[in-house]
Amino acid sequence: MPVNIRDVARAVGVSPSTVSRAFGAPQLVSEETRDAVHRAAAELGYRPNRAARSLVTGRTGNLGIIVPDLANPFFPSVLKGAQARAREEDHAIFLADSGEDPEQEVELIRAMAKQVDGVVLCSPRARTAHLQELAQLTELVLLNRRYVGLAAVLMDSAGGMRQAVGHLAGLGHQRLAFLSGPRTSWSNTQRLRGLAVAVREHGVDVVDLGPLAPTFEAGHQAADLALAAGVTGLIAFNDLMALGVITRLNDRGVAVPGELSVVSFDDIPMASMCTPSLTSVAMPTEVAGRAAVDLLLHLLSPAPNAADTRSQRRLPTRLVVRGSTGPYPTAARLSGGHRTTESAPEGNRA
Amino acid sequence: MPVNIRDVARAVGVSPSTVSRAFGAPQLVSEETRDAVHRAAAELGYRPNRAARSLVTGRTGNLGIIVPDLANPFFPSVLKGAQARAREEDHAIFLADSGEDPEQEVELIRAMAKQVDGVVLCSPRARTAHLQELAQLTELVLLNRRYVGLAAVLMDSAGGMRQAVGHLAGLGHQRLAFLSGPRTSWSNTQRLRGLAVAVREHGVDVVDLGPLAPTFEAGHQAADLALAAGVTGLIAFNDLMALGVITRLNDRGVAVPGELSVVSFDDIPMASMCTPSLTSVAMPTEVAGRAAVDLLLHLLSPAPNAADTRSQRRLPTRLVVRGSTGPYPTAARLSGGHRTTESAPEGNRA
DNA sequence: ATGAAAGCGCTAACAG
DNA sequence: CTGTTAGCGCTTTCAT
Repeated sequence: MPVNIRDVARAVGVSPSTVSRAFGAPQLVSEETRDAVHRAAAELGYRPNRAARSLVTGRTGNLGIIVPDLANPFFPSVLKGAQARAREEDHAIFLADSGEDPEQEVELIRAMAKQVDGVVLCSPRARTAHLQELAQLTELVLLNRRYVGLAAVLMDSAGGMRQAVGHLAGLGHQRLAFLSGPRTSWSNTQRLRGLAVAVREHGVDVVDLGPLAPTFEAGHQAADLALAAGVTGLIAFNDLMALGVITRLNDRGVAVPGELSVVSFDDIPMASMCTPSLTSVAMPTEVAGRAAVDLLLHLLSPAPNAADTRSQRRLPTRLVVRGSTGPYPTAARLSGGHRTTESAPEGNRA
Repeated sequence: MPVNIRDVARAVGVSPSTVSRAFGAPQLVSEETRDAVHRAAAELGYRPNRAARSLVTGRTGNLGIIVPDLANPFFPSVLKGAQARAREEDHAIFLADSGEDPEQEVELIRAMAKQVDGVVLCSPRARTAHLQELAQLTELVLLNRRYVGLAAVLMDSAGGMRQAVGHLAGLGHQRLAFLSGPRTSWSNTQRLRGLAVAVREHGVDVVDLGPLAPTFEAGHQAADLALAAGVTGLIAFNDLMALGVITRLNDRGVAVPGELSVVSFDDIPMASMCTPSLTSVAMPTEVAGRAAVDLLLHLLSPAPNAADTRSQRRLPTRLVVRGSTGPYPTAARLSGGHRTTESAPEGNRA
């Protein structure tokens, strides 16, 4: 049942080389033999064995992608883009979940290095020394982290942060809280960087309530801190945290938006479904996935036009404002921590 | 830099065969040479080339997994489980997204067949004839679909449906709506089957408002249909639809639960974050992923204890009831379609 | 316990 | 344009 190149060669009455060429370099074969080969191959259900091919060509046609946690909706989205782009170029994807463990990241890449042409490493938690080592093993593209000399696809968190602060400031908020994420996260650092700039630009006050885990639960707890801090605007590290915050605020009867305006990062689809009025800084996750694979493929190819092969790509983010943005900041009276006049989700009709 | 088996052999002063055995069949090598080999291998950073190995052994150590759509939160969760189990057994995962396209499912499996030992096909959309053909190409395990003669991991949707109906009936609801999913979905068929049984068991009325796409938008639209149908309880094909329904109902000022009770399927984490009171039938997605890989590995192994190798595994579902289940059915007054006395998320004070 | 030889399926010179 | 030869890195008889 397993049909190989010789079976096809025999069927057509040519040598294996010819069959090989008919697939890999059609222009080197006369049209009629080529057709005959293809026909016979289709007949027999023959497909070149890529593992065998890789043995001699040194190229596998596979790409690896490593994510810290598939349960974080951010990554499946990146994955979707990466996978799509890879398929367009007829490459397969090796997937691994590092479970947020830096050691695993290293081990996983070591393990798959021989089976892939390159790896996209998403939001790496590994230490820089390791990153460098890994880059020796295989072509490497970082997603969501920058490191000198390594190719990377970045999203403009800092810019997004400035938009977020600008938006809140424009609404009249003077006192904001930021719920920062994991300290080891590069993108968190970027958000903080943007925050520092924005604070100067807009002359607002900001208190950092983090670092916190990028989870619903952490947001839930942080809501109380924010209330106690007496802020009127809040920016969360990601949607999950924002959802936690909003849920908690609802429970405490605090109107959102109204008494407190919340802006988050990522803008994963489910988040806006849950909270249709959620304003957030959209991260182009799927595009980033595509871009990362694209970059990887560029690095692997002979690179004809070497000029445009910049090995770093920075993607823009954009603020998505949904629903009503709430009345205006009503500061002070908050810290009591009880509900006020509910500003119901929508107006009424009929 | 690429170090192969001969480099190690040379370094230790033995033949390649010995090195090979030191890794693949340690008991055939004297303890001292084995250690020497391992030490040298570690030193040089040698790792057996699995592609080369597969060429001669016929086993790749890779598994494939195909999902219809990574953007559907159901699948990353399955993936997470599958990936984890595969790694435990030192296998790598090939991932592909078929984009809900049956043709792609077939093509993707054909393409990866040679590079994997087996494939987990999630919620296949392909026609049965194709499934059979695919099973010839590689060891195949179906997830969320049953087909004679093929190994499968199933989740008890029918049982879940009976629990859901039982729950609503217990609350006093007599008239229910089901928002059914894609007609080609096996699990939707199962839900319908369970529904038929439950209707008899509990003597309730049910109207099927589907088939609908398993999306937020479809649920959003279906909410109006449900209201028009004058039901007091509603069961959605999945969480996404339920969220759509609830959002729409909120917009129309219909209290949930209260005027309308909603139960959904899947119970993906984000859904309950969004709507903390959501009651739903939890699908053991991650467990299913593990189980599928497990089954695959069983089928591939020499199978010492052939007795327990049942090639079909059916996983239980369970109803997760959250928050208050609402007062009691208040039927009739609904169909007007405007808001009623708002039962705001919470009471008020101050 | 170890080595020599053959070959997995394929491609890449090198002839012709 | 096509066939012949060699060998990618590894495992596996078959000897020893």
